Amino acid sequence: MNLKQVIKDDIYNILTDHLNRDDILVESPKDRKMADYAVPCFSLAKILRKSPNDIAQMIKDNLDNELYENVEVVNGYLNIFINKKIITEYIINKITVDKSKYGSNNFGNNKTIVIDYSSPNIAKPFGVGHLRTTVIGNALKNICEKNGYKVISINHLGDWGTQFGKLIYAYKKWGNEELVRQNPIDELGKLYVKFHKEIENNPALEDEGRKCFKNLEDGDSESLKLWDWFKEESLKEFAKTYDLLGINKFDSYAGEAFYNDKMDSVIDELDAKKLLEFSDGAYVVRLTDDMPPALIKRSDGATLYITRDLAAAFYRKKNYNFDEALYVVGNEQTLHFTQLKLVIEKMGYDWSKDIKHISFGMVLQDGKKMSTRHGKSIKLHEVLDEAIELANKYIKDRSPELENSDEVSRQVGVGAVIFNDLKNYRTSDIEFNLEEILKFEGETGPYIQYTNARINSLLKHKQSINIDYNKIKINEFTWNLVFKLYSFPEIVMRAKEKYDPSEIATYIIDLAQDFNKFYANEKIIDNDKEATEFRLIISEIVAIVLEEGMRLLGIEAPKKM
RNA sequence: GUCCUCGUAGCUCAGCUGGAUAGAGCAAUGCCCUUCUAAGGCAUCGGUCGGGCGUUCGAAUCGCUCCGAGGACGCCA
Repeated sequence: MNLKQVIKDDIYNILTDHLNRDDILVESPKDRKMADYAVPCFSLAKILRKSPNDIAQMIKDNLDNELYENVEVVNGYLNIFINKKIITEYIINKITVDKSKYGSNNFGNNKTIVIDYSSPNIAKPFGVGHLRTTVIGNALKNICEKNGYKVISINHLGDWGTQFGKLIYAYKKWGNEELVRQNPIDELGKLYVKFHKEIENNPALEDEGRKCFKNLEDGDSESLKLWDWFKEESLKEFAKTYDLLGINKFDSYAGEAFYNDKMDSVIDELDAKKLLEFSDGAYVVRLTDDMPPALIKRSDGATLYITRDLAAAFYRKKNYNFDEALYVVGNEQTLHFTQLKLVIEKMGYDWSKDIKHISFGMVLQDGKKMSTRHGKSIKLHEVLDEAIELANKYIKDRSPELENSDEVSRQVGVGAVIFNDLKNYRTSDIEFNLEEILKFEGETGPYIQYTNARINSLLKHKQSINIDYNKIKINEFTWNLVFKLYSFPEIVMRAKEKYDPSEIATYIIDLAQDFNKFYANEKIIDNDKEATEFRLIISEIVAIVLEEGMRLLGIEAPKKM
């Protein structure tokens, strides 16, 4: 049931003359006290050559549908109040039957979407900068599945490239095997930073790094051995972080190195299609006039980022036959993905349009980009540890009798960090603010979890009593909840269309706020058994949607906290 | 310099395809646990929606322009 559509159809049937269905706007007013739905009649006034008020009045006089409880004409608007009883009964039945499936749709028709996200760099600490791609990608995976798509999650590990030349060089020159064995990621991170510090005095090092990478790419066994070792240690470390975050296993961990033997065919094809051009010793593909060319091969013959991404795109198209390929990567790489699409388009493949760069703003520190090169990035596990510790403090303080307090602390602390990152998904940058992340009040993950836990403790009182809806009074607080729950499926669709988890995040915050108002203003459990049962059912379906919303975002929902 | 993104309350941000007095959270101040989890609720304070011009019955939203912030711009990823 789509109420907006029903309203549109009803009005269309009244105003058949000279009108397109799309001329009729049905919107949600800002203030729900004005109406549940509002139809502005200003644009209709022009078409029908009557005043907006007259049109609204005319519609009102002819509307006849039990779904409308009341219709008002105000300032050129037609304000419609929906029949509370019908919708309440409908939504209760719907959600109690569908449970967590509520809001799912089959829009995707089982088509395949591959999502490339997280993709941390080997031998570098998992920094807070990588949190965004990880949690946004994870949420998008869930959201796409909820919309009926088949999703392939790919962790495109940053395990190849000049950075490894630099690292191998630095390790050979300053590295200490014992230290690296004890504390691999930190030590390697230090070496990487040291390398970039030394470059300032000795720019020739840049070339040494490149040389080492070329060596690696040519199969030098000592370099490969080091690379293997670095990679193995890194993966162990990453696994810990993913576990902590509660991120499921990826369908593929094919990183950049995986495409080593798959680049030649792409380069050959570019050549055969006369797209490859020799320029300053390097091979490039010229794109548009106002864009730098795509560098396919360096003058020393080594490959580049886009070469590997091209090979990856072809591999994925061939193996997964995707309908869409999403890349959840920061917006500073916009040019790279524009080039990637253009090269594929120039090669004559129309599926280049299915490649979508899902960009997001950077995490800034003091208004500037964080840089692993200068050792400025903040480690993710440190932030998570602090959040978990704080959650633990809350629990010790307020629910000292809680049994699995360690597990709940983890869920709440991590939930706070994830929600903080997802609530404001915009392409603009965000300033890293630990204080903000460690706030568990207001529009936060713990607020939603707390609301949910509260409902779960209420539900102990639930019995199985049949409700006669004719006897139930539906007040403002209840109706707000029901109407909000009604809109969840629409939100799920919009989150997919916009590739935007924050649609879900802001929705469940609103829902939790509405519930807390309901909770504060009504005694849920009282002597009237039937009314009590009704309020408990409302609470229960709110919890179902809250939990499902949290699941979509990758946030766990403890039953007690 | 060229291109991209952005500029809404002291801070962090919502604001759907232009629509009715611009909304939350945090911070500040004052209330509410002899009622179900106070990680909660209520109230007050707080805005010339960066400036200007234009399109429109109507602009935070669209267009132009200026100012400001950040990013990208051939051998990093």
